[in-house]
Amino acid sequence: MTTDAGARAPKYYRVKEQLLELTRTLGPDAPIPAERSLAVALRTSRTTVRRALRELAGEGRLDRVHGKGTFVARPKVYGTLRLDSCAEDLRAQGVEPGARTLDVGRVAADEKLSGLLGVGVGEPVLRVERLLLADGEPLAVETTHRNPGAGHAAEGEVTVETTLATPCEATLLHTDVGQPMLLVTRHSRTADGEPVDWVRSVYRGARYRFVTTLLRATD
Amino acid sequence: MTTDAGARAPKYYRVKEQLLELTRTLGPDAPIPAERSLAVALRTSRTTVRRALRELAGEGRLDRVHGKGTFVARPKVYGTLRLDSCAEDLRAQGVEPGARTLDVGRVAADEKLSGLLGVGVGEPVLRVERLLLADGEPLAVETTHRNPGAGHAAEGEVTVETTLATPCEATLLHTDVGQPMLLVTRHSRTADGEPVDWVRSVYRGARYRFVTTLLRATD
DNA sequence: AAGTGGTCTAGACCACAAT
DNA sequence: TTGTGGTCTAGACCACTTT
Repeated sequence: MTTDAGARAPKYYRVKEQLLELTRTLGPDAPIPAERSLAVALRTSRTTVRRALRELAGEGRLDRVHGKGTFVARPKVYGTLRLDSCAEDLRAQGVEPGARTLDVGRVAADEKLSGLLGVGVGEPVLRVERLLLADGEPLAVETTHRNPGAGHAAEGEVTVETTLATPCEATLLHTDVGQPMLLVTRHSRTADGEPVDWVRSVYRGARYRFVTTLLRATD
Repeated sequence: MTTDAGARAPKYYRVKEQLLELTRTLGPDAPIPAERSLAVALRTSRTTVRRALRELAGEGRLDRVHGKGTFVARPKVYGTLRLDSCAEDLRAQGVEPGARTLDVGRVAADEKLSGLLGVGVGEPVLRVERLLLADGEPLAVETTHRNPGAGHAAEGEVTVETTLATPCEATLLHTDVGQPMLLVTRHSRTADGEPVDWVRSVYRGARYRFVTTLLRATD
């Protein structure tokens, strides 16, 4: 199912496969020809070339830099799903983790936060917004809302789904609007079941994958 | 970070927000106006409308049906990350699970499968390809390669990342080429560490989210 | 100034579904 | 046949980077 066997592929998809083959012959960070050159060379329109390039960037095979060019991307990094940070995971891959705090403050809980954190509507909630980095490159935007009176987190429910980059996220993450992202939300509680925090993280899908180990529940 | 505050939004993105607002006023399965009508009404080109519609479909807000029209989508379903099936999860959401076997057979292990399953190159490996359904709608394509001599799986390493639908996957899953998908791979072992199977599943990102519960490892 | 990627347009033509 | 979404084109113009 990884190939297009059995389905008629649109022209842009064949272009995409040709370009993917090109990236395999080149190393990471190698530049590939300009869009207008590719359109001529592949006897197609720039629009068609661009659709192929955009998808390859969305899959983490190419990096596109406005004004500079398009380059072969480095492989994805991964992180283990857990409650604490994933910094050690990155180091184990030879990638230097980092973080930049974008905003810290208190906000009044709206109805949604009130329900998630177990505080009254209008009560103050701690809000922290951070940019997570891998080798200095933006990896994710993480927004935490924390109940200021809660204890330490002992367990958490995590959801993972796809989303598309908003203009704001695209700017922060150095990617394009509409590129696929991994949206991870985590709702943590103390051992007593008291809500601690609610974290919403948007990871660049082209750069990140999650890993977790499962045990069979029933045997 | 869910809004476009702070970043200049392209025109198609404002169109997208207007259409999203429209879906909120309508119920699931309600039809929305045709692309050409929207282009006139919103004083833009059909291309711009289509980019907005495509992203909304990728986010699971709209369903587009070739020749029929565009409709408000139903909410995503979710599944728990675990080694056995997710059928009970779906039933708990009032969704009827199903599966259709696409292909069953034996293939000779290539180098990759040999390494993953611990069998010699050229040795036979069981291959099963299935289409997972939710309320009769395609939800995922699942390909399993199994070591025929292995015992029961006791643990598994799971990775979750984004990918884009290939023409073949798009056909099977009733979606469009290039739409964002959740790629889940699972490598299972017995309690003794013997490889059992390797499963590659492509879930429609617009229809599915994963849920898992974590415990803090160190306290 | 020149070259790159990013957005947007207006239109042609195709494929599919309903009438 | 008509209306829908799907693909593709050729070109204009903008934004960013480098020279």
